[in-house]
Amino acid sequence: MATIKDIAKAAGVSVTTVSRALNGYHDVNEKTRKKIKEVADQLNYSPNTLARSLVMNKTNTIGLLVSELNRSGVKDNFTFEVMCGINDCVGDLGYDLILFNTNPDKQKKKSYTQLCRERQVEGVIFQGMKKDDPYLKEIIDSEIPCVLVDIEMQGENVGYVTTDNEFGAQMAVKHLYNYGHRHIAMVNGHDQALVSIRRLQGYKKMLSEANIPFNENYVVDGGFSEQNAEEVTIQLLKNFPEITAIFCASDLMAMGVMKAAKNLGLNIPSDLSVVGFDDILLASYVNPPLTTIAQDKYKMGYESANLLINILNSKDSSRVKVLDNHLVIRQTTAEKHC
Amino acid sequence: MATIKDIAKAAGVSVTTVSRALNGYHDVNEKTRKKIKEVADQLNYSPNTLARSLVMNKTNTIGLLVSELNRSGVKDNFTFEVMCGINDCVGDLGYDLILFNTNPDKQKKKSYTQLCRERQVEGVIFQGMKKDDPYLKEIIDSEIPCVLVDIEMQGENVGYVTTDNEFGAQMAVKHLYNYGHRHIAMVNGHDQALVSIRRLQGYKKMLSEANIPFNENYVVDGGFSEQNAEEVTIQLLKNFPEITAIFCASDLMAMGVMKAAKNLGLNIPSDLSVVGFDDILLASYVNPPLTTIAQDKYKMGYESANLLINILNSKDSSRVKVLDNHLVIRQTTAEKHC
DNA sequence: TTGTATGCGTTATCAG
DNA sequence: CTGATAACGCATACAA
Repeated sequence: MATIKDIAKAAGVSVTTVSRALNGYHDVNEKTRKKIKEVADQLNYSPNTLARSLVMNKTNTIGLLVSELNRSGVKDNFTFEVMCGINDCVGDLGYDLILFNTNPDKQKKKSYTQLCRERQVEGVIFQGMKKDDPYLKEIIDSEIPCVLVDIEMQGENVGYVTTDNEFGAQMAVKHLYNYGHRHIAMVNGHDQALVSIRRLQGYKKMLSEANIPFNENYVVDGGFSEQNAEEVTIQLLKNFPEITAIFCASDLMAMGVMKAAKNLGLNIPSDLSVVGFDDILLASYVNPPLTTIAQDKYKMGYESANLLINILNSKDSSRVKVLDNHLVIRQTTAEKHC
Repeated sequence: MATIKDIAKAAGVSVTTVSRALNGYHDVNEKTRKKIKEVADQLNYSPNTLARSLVMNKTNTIGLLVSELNRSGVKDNFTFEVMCGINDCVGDLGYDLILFNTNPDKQKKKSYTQLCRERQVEGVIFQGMKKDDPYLKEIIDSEIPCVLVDIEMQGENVGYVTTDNEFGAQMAVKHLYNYGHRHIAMVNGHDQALVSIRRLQGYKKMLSEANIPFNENYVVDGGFSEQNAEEVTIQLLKNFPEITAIFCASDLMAMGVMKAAKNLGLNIPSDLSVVGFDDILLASYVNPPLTTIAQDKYKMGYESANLLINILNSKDSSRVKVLDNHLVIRQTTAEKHC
């Protein structure tokens, strides 16, 4: 618990000199500095960043706001991979991360701005936010630099990172089309997710390019839940037995679709082809292994942090980063048999 | 960026009164308080926790130190589930979490104590630490309250949370024994992991109870890596074809073992029975679904945080929490055929 | 019930 | 090259 005051006393100099010596200023005598460093070592000194931040008005801290970082969020490792990327990048660039603990209840009591200002974070990264999150509209008005993962919103201090969801969806549908499928359904997430909207656009666009009329009954929402997807798919396939292929807005839901197929006695891929989205770890382990659109989740995290720190340093870079994704063909898709 | 000073000026009172009014002290006139709260609202005031922490010498912050919270750590969701539990508990109890970003390189430059004191955390939770981590020996000497996940170390301010690894291993081996297996091998992690040591003890203990002589050649290390486990298992099974069952110290390694079996043309479970440890998400999705010892990872996190905060409040509770685990029988184990 | 003065640990300004 | 002093935003002992 030694402070620079203690060091000053022990070394027989003023606190000013101690501060400057320890911070590597050049206007301090080398002999004095050496002496001070010795004393500091001896007293096992470590600077108090609270005090430093207070006076410098800079905390070197970034807030991380993750939806569902709780019991319900452990279904897949998407969020975790993003976090790993964020953590690596902020570490590389000398920042620390503070994990904001929040939920709908707490959000009512404390505004976004309050949350951030209390902890004096320099910027914020959002992951897993829904379009109807009450904090969302505050973000753009606030002065606090912010980067959103998978929410397209930008402003002076606000940017986002996402993958090319529309194009990814097109690739998925095209892959099915190339295999001869013409009755292609889609199991989407929900309309509060931006990625769902974009992936639906891609689905429609590809159908249109292929001159297949869009049938709104072929699109159902699975709420990004495996079980939910299973249920709606069973209904879907019962209602429209002509469907031979399904594009899913997430791998988790694709797994629900696979269960539904099993339930109905349909073989994958010979009776039904399935394409997912994300390429979560499970995708290559399910049986049969899932064909999917892979996105680099770690990179999404890394680039989010990178973008935020660029904004902090007001580098006049773009406020948007769209990452590539690509089709990974495994064994849930096959030629349509006649 | 309004401060209590601004409020004081606008409300025509002193900063002391503002401070007390906002903090709910009872020695302030209700009328004054109301006025002050109005002004505070109007100025969109939020308290600066840095300043508060500095003067109160209490940060309400817990440091989280996670090994491999980086690109290499995304293989399974064990760590993530633990983190979710930690996050939920600290949130419930009014703390915030700061994610320490560290690695072997940074550890050389900055000691454990320095890291903690700089950010003035009140306590620390360690997850995924190895026995040879240079920080480990510092922990016990340091004054900083600390809880370790899966490292058995305790002291005045140090506790740990783990599951009953020895007993879990016994259950696993007993299950194999009950199915008639007598040549039971073990694919362990590495000797720098405490859980490996305990699980090996359980393995030996059960063999001993069953009057099966311990054969050290039957135990190999897979380093907690799927690929590594696959390689060592191929060698193991080539050298000792009489082996009919393998107990693995992690599910990930069990999956490596399953690949090895496939590689050697062995059918699971009819030719080789396999039991894992952890019950990660993948366990129920691999083919065939993996029999394993399940541990409640979320709870491990939650209890770790809970224990730490108990220590902070110097509740004279135990410094140790050992959670139960249980056998989940799926389809990788079967009666030994004759 | 309210205000004055002081200090938390640090950096910044400016004079010597 | 060095030191005295103020300031960051807040809480508190003590005086009024």
